[in-house]
Amino acid sequence: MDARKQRILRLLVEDYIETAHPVGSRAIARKHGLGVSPATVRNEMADLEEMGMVEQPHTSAGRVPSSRGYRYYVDNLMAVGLPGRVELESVREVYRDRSTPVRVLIRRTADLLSEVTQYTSLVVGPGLERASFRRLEILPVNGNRLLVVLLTGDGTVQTRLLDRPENVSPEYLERMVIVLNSGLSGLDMEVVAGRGLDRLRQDFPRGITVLECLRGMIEAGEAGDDEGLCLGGAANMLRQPEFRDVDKVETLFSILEQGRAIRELLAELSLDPGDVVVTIGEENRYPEMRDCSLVTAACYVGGRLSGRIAILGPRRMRYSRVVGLVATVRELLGQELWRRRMG
Amino acid sequence: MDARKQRILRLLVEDYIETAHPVGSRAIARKHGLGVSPATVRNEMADLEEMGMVEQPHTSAGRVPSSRGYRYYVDNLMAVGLPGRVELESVREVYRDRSTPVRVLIRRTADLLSEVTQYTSLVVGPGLERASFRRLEILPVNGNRLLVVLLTGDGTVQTRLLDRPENVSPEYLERMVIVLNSGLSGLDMEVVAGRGLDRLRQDFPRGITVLECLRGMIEAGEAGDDEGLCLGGAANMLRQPEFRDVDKVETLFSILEQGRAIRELLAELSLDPGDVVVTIGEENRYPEMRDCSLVTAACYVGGRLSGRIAILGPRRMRYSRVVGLVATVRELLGQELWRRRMG
DNA sequence: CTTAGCACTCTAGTTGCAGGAGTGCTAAGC
DNA sequence: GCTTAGCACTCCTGCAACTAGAGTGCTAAG
Repeated sequence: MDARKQRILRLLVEDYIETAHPVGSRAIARKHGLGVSPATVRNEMADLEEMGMVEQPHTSAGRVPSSRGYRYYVDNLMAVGLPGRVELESVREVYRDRSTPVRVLIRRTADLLSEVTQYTSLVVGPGLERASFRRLEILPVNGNRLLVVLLTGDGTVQTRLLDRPENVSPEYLERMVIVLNSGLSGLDMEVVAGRGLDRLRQDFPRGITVLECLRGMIEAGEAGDDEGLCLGGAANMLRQPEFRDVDKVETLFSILEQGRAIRELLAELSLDPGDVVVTIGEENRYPEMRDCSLVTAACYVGGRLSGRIAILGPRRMRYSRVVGLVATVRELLGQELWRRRMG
Repeated sequence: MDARKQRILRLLVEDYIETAHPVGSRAIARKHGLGVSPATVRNEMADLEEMGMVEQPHTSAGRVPSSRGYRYYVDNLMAVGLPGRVELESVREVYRDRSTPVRVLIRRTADLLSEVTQYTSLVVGPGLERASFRRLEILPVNGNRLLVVLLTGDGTVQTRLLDRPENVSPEYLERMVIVLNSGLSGLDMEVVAGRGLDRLRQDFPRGITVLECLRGMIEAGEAGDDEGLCLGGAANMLRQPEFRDVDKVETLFSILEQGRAIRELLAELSLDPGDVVVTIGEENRYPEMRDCSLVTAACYVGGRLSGRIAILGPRRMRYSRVVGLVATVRELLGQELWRRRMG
């Protein structure tokens, strides 16, 4: 692919992103001062079509980028656009208040992202699955019940109420908790739920209800149960011309509603700390997202994956801006989560 | 309104709910064995139109119920349809596992309602605003931080992490918590946040950070911050023929995305423990819901409002089934919440 | 290799027309 | 006085034909 083809492809993609109309040879030749005639551009576009970079909705329409064309654009032609001053300010604004709970932070991040991009945002906060175990506490409640409090290494808290088994004394549980905390502190949750609890179960057979409760909390945290997954600006999707079709929207929204599916989708992307991963059209895991692109980044805090942010938009997405924004917000959110952990 | 008009209105509403097509005089006269000719029905329908009960999309279309017609139908003509055995079974299934946290219970209720009705569901769990104060606990975390745990009368738990002010000793806090718990236990949260804390602040001036944190938790719980509001089956809306129009959907979804707005909407409805409230079309608070109806019920547990459930659908809603289902689920959810509270 | 010219193709929008559904009105019947 | 058959009228829907416009591919000349 020579330089002129690249330039034409880039202009074509950017024009189409802007206007949502198929781009004709004349538009490219004229508007951008390319210095060649439409006929030349036509020849080049025919080549690009043969390469699978662009397609024609029908003869006598202009060209539209194909998924492959977007891919090439994102990988080779695009300049990442960092957020402007105004945007940056409204991002900072969200993270100003340093006492908001993590859950709210995640919610605000989602709202922010969808507001700034006018696309749909997906944000997942620190879950239990990747966290380390810090401490367990048991509080008696209401006489015959227990409140089990689980503290993680990254500063989140999970609680669960439990009916106390009649035959276990508070002292017994207290001893168990001491042993548990000294033995498991710092381990990964997965390890705790597995080997860690197995050992304890033998030493404290009567504490099994509590231990099972702990395991249940860890597993529920992994499974997600929609907790900590925030979705913002789904209605923005409806403003995109490619989603004027209700049936398209319906299939897309059906999948968006399944928290589980979205979690899994995000889980397999962007494992690298520095990356911002772009998934275009058919590259996405679910066929329902055939017409969408996803820009994902993982948020690492102290070496541990503790959040993910993503933007979902039409394939005709402003990749440049979105990638820049996602990278920026990932940093800022990471800093905030770090603060929450360290105090 | 004589008996025959009532009958015709009822048939018309139910036919329209079924088919979504304007109902003509012939269809009514013939299909339901009314024993009169289409011409007679026409005369009656003209009267109903004059009364504002039905409208014509255009001359030579059949009639469609107006909001007023639906209102009359719901108030006077409709027989509440209790859920069938199959439905009842799938409702019970959701509440089978008695150890699921309240939050998950709410989520499942929302999913259930939207699944069974094929409309959109809105469910709010027990918030802090109407709860009573039970106990506060403070756990040291990580050396220099505190975990504040707030337990409510209805068995929910809220936690917040707090930087510990340097100059306050653990003993000081411990004393404060003891006084706090003995003095405030059982009071309404509102009272705690107001008078309750005011008094303590004087006795424990150095504990102000913790006290403010507690107030913050109560107020955040009131404001909601989207917590505990679950929305299910929004995509179902798109399957309704009246929402084939993307613009309509967009305005509706924009308001659905605003958790605050939805909370307020629900908050002003169904204050009576036994009621199921139906709000039709323009009766709704937000003009964005002009084309929708809402069926709401409040869930009272031990005399305290501790949840709300609602179904949002098109004005052309199966009121009979939905009202029956909402009433049933309200009861079952109430029982479950009661269990959570009592243990 | 580039470009002007031209015939060709396809869409979007408009108009006209026929078919169908349902009404309102009138006049006759019970 | 209520009911009903008959009929003219209205309005939507779908189909077909047509036009204007946009953009292409091809060819031949520069």
